[in-house]
Amino acid sequence: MNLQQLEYIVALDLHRNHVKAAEHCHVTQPTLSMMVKKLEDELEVKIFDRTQPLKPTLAGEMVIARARQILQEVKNMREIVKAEKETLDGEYRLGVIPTLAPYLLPRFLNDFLEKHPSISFSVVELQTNDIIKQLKMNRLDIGILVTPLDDKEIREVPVYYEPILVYTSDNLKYFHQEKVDAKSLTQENLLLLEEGHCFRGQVVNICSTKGRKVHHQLNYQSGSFETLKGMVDNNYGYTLIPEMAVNLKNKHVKRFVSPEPVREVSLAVHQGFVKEALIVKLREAILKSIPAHFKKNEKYIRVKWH
Amino acid sequence: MNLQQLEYIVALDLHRNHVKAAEHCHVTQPTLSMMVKKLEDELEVKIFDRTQPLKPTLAGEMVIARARQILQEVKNMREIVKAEKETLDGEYRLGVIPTLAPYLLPRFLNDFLEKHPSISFSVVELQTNDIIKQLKMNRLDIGILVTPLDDKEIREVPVYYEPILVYTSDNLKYFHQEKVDAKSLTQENLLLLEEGHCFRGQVVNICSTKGRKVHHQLNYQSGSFETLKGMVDNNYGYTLIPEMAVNLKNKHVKRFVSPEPVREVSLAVHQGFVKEALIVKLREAILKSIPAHFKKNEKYIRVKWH
DNA sequence: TTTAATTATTAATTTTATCTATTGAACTTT
DNA sequence: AAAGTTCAATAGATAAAATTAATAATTAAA
Repeated sequence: MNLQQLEYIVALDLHRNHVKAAEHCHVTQPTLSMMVKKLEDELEVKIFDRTQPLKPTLAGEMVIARARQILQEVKNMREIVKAEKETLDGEYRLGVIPTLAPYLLPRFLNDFLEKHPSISFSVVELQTNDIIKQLKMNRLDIGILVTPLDDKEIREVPVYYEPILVYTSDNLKYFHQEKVDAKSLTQENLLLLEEGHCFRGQVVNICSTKGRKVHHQLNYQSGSFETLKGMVDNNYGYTLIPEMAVNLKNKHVKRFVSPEPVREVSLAVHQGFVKEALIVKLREAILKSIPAHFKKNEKYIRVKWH
Repeated sequence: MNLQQLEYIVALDLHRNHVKAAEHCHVTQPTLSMMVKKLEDELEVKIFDRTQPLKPTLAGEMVIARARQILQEVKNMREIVKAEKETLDGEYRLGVIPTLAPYLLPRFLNDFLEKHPSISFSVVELQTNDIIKQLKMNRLDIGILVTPLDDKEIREVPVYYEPILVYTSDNLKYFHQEKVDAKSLTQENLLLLEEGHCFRGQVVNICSTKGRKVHHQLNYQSGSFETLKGMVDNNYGYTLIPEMAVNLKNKHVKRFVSPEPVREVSLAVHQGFVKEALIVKLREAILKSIPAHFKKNEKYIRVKWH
């Protein structure tokens, strides 16, 4: 038995004529005739009485009724899958890393929720590894974080590329350069975020003065860019900072020489996440809210963080 | 999508292992893997998360649940058909021709109904053509009559072959013969059932003295063998009569010389009739109730009646 | 790092559905 | 009755598909 045979008998019951039923199913009359007969052979029951006018047998009536129901359920299955992918309605749990949340969320979240009143978000600020864990445990639906993650269970949807800048005190050489060369960076005087932030990993990757261990006069690690900026503003050291976290008119801010290091900001979902439309809409909303030059660009170098 | 793919994902959900699921479905592992993937491609949704341990995705859970239901309904369909064929329970409308009813029914009907308390019959005595009509209109379920009918809508299930005998008055030559030769029969002195009985047709076929029209001194047509026998017993003419309608010890009864003419007694149902078991059981009950020599025999000649 | 277990890939094979063309059977119309 | 018409069945050829065996690539476990 197969689903086509069921379609054939339903069509044949509808049209009571092999030729018309075959047309209905977009096959030729012999195909339909043979498949109907094959089903009858398998069930060992005549479904149709071939004398004119053609009509189902008593047993056939029952078989056809079941066939209708089965086909309906197949249809339902397809529609459920489709709806699950297309519909946006629902409550979603969003995890955002701390180095993105305060700068990115205000840019698009209100607009987005106003535009889609049937959607609601509950947002939590978590570090990357925690977001990944929670996504896998299905305690989060979507993450906004920095990729690549290299985790097969997690699907990454890149959204934008945010340049990483130097934020330097005015008593360092960088302050007097128009653009900074990554190779010239030293670990000396470098202020870092505390352990756990992926951005810290990126900074370390950019400033890797391989092997050469440096003793710092001050080892200060902060949980936020704002603290680090305050340190720098008060005449100590430099730090790296993503573009959205600073005011570009600030004289302490220096761009890197091309190719600029960037962080790839992505949406992350579990592989089983099916609401494709939500991902697409969310991505569009974010893209519309950020500076135009954040889009993918071959002059950028994506910096890994692990 | 096809039913096997649904079976594959249900088995895979059950075993959470491609190899075991494949064994369960009696196919090889690559077959199952590929078919599952094919279904995923068609639905455009990942059904399983292949990281270990293997488990369904959220959307997959829904798809699998539907698949289970669909397969269950397919099973139901098969079982309904089977039950419809196998189950005997029910009320059946039986049509029996008048030349069989009084001799055959008493032989098996009571026993049969006692043996199958869940079956009930309502019996009506009708001539062949009426039984056929009623079967076609679904106003009768089963007929017991003489075949062949040559009607495609009606399915004939031959049961037994009943010899046709001569019943002669003692003033005719036949009375003095041990066995009668059909070729020696004349239409003269022949007593017939009235028009409409199929047995009349058989008698005419046996006694066809082609073309030679005979004027009868008496043209007497009766509705029952009992009346005809009474006529013969009172010294007038002869008639033909089925074996079950006479006492073989009666000296007026003569067998034909071999090959004996017989009437084929059959069950008749509409082609759509599905209760196969009922037909089988009914046939067995009848066969057990009749003389052993009524079974099919190459020494018999089946006499048509139309 | 090996080993074992699990899933994916490939190429060949078999099975199946499907098509075209034709035949056969049952009605209609002439 | 003969010819035409409609309808379903049959046969042979073709294309599509599922399936397999063999093997590779992963992943987990020891």
